[in-house]
Amino acid sequence: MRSPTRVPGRRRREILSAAATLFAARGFHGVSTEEIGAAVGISGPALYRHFNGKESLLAEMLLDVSERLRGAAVERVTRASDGAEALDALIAGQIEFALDHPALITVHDRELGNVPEAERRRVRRLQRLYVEEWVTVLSELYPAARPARLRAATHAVFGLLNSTPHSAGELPRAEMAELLHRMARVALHTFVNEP
Amino acid sequence: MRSPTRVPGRRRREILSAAATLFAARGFHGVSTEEIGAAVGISGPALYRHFNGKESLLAEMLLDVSERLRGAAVERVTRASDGAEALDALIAGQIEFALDHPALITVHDRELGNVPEAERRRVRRLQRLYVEEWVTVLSELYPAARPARLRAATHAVFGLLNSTPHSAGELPRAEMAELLHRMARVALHTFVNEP
DNA sequence: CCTGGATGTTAGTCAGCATTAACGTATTCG
DNA sequence: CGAATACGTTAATGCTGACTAACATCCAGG
Repeated sequence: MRSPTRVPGRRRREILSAAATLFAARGFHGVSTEEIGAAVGISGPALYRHFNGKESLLAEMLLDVSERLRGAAVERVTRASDGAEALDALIAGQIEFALDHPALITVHDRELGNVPEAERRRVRRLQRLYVEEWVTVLSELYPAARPARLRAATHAVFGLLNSTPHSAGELPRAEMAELLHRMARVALHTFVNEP
Repeated sequence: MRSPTRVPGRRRREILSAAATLFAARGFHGVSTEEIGAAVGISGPALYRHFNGKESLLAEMLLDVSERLRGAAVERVTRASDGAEALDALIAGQIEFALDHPALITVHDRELGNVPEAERRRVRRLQRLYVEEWVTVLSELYPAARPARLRAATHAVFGLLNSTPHSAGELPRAEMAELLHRMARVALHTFVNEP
């Protein structure tokens, strides 16, 4: 019988999760490997049984986030039957992720600069693809809008949706999700009046 | 005659400005005092002629930002003749600051955790007052909305407006300002339909 | 002129921290 | 069994980096 303590990758995930919280709170360089280990009940150097180093840990974390965001986006857009529905699905997906994993969201848009060059490129690529997913959907809805403007609007809406970690606890989750969704939707609809 | 090189506080401001850029790029702990000094043409320890230490430098930086944001907000609101105008003034003020000082905006909402306790409290207080400035104006426009909801919406709009550093260069400044203003305005108007 | 303050410089010093070494223990599997 | 594999542990090690010391320089004002 497979003992519950013998699930492979379990420790890895624990570490990634604990590290995310710590990085979000005090920044990559503000957290020591010792502390990360302590957060999961092991001690500093033991991390090296699971990762090649602190930077690799961060890299894997950001890579995973970018992949999940983008993967979910592609899936949701595919499932949608028209542009408006696709946009709502994108908004809902981003909100869900941000509310479920505030620390990951925080780290994802703060610590890219500390990821080693090779992985940084891959993360950037995934981020770009994620943005393009939004831009494509928006283009369909507002064909007259220039892509640069759509990209800027998309980044702005990310800022809006990712503000969640800053206002944590102000509202119950469902209401927060509803409020953010509504704000994001109307903000993007501003294009009907483009000058 | 007052020589232009003998303006007191000049060096201080140069240092603060250079440090802001560096902190924004690589985080407080990711930048050394040596680098900060080098950025203004002096060397590491010379910083201690101007600041008590790295943390004091950060503290002064954040204190200054919070004070400027809040001061400008109070002034603009006072000048406005009705609620709608006041809200537009607040939005415009935040956009102007974010476009003028992207590095300060970035550091301001990332590095509070690295400010020493005493100053951290003062910064938080100023931030709270700034938010309340927005909430007060919004309450006047939408008296039926609960304050918690208005606060959450305000934080969300800050996220939207402060996204500027992420999408730098996508659009010319004037267009960016106009786009952000419009998005923020309609996002906040979502309250007319509160469920 | 010469003294004090403002502003720098270069050499420590000392702690923190990522990473490596050397060394267990237990579980799995041949 | 016994050896490999997975996971940990505690001691180095070596570097980086904040901060201090000791020592200029420059200039304004008495």
